[in-house]
Amino acid sequence: MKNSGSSEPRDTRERIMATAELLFAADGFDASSLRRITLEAGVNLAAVNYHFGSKDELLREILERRIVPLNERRLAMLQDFREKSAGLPLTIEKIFEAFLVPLFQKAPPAFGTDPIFIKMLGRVISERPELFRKEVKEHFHPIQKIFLQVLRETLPEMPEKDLLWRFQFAVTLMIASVNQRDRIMSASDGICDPDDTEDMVSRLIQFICAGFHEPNFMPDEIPAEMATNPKENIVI
Amino acid sequence: MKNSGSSEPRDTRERIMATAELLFAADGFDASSLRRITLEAGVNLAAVNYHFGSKDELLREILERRIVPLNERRLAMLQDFREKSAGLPLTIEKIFEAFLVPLFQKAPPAFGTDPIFIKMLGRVISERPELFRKEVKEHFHPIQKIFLQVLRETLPEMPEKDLLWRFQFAVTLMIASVNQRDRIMSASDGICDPDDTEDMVSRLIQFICAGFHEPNFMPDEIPAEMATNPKENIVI
DNA sequence: TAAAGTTTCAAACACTTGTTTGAAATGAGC
DNA sequence: GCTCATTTCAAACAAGTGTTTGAAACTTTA
Repeated sequence: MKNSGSSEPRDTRERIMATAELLFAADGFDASSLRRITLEAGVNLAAVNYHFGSKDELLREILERRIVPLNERRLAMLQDFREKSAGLPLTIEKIFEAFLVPLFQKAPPAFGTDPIFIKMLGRVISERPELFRKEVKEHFHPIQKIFLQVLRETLPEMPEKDLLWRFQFAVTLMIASVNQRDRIMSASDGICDPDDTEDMVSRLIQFICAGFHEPNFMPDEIPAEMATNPKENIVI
Repeated sequence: MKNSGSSEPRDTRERIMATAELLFAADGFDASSLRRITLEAGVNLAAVNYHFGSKDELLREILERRIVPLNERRLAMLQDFREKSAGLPLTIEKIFEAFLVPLFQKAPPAFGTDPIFIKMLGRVISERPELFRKEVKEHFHPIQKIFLQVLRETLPEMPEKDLLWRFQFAVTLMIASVNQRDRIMSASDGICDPDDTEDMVSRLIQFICAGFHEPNFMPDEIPAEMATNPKENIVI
C-alpha cells in the first residue's frame, strides 16, 4: 500500500509536505513526530532536515504555500462582487462570503485550500503561537485590513471599536468553527454536521452578519453581576 | 522568592495543581514539563506521580475541581433569573448571561473560575481532545442540555437544527474568545482588549443573541460559488 | 565513460520527557 | 520512648524527540 521506495527526485519534498499537513491536522504539531511523518510519507528520516532545515521550517513552508493563494482568492472574489455592485457598498453578507468561502472551499492542493489545511491551521494556532505571530502579521493582518475597509464603507456610522470587536468575533468564530469540528458534532449528537460544508458556511455567514446588523453597543448593558464582589455570588 | 522548602503536609497537592494550571494555560499541556511545574511549585519531581499518579490524571483533577462549581454557579444564576421572571420565558440575553458570566467571573481558586482556568481549558481542548471527550460528556453536555431546554421555551417556533447550530456557534465562540485572546488583541492593534472582561462579555452576549434573533435559516441562501467547480474559481 | 553534484540512507548524537525506585525524613498514635 | 504509615528526595530508567553525520546511491554534466 505504502510507497516505500524512492520515486521521482523532486517528489520527496511534496510527499513530506502533504503527509505532514495531514498529520499536523489530525494530531497536532508536537504529537506528530518526524519519524512518523517520514515513515508514512515513505521517505528517510533525514530527508526533512535535508530539504527543509528543521521541523519548524517545514511547518512554515506548508503554511505559506496555502495562505498566499487563499488570500488571492479572497481578494478576487471581493473584486468580483464589487464589479457587480455598480459602485454601491457591498452587503455585509457578500463581504463575509468573500472572506469565508475561499477558506472552506475544496481546491487542488497546489493552489487552493481545503478542510485539512484549515484544520491544521486551527490546531497549530494554539500550539505554536510564537511561530504564528510572524505569519499572521505578514499574511493575515493585511487581508483583515482590506476587509475592514470594505466593511467600513458599508457601515460608515458604526463606531470603530464596535466594528473591530464584531470583526474579531467573526474571525474568532471562523477559526474555531474548523478547530472545534469534532466537539460541535458530538455536542449536537450529530445533528450539526460540519462536514456539510455548504450548510455550515451559510449558517456561519448568517450568524456573523446578524452581529453586524445590531445597533451600536451600549455600555450600560453590562451585566450587573460582573461588577459585584465575586465572593457574594458563590453558591455551593 | 520561591518557597523551596516543604511547608504544610497537604499543601503539596494544592501547590502542584495551582502551578500546573498556570503553566498549562500559558504554554499548553505538552510544553509544560513536570520538571518545570515541580520546580516552580517548589516541590520534588516525584511528587506529581506520588499524589496524582500521572500527568494526565493531574490535568483531569484540575479540570474537575473547576468545572463542577462553575456549572453549579451557572445553574444558580439561571434559577435566580427564573424566579425573578414571574413565569415568563427568559430573554435570550439573560440565558446567555447565566451561561457566560460565571465562566469569565473572577473567583476564589477553591470554588470558582477565572481567566487562567478558561485559558487552560481552551488550550487543552485542542491539545488533548481524547481526554476531553470523556470530561465533556460527563460535565458539559448535561449543562448544555439544560440551557438548550430553556432556550427552547423562549424560542418555541425555531427549528431544532437552527437552534442547535446557533447554540453551537455560541459555545464555539465562547471557548475561542478565551483561547484566542492574544490574537484578538494583536489583530486589532490593542483596541480590542480581552482583559477588559466586562466589556468583552457584554459584547459577546450581544453578538451571540443577535444570531438567535435572526429569522429561521433559509437553505436557498447558500453561496452559489460553493457548488461550482473549484478549479474555475482559482485566480492567480 | 568519468567527474561533480545532488539526494538518500542507517546509524548515532545529544537531549528531554514521564515515570519508577529505594532510601531518608517526617508525621501521628500509643 | 518507639512504631508504623505517610511523604519527600536524589538518582536512575526507558523511551521518545529533533538533528547531525559520513558513507553510499543516484543524476546530471562534461
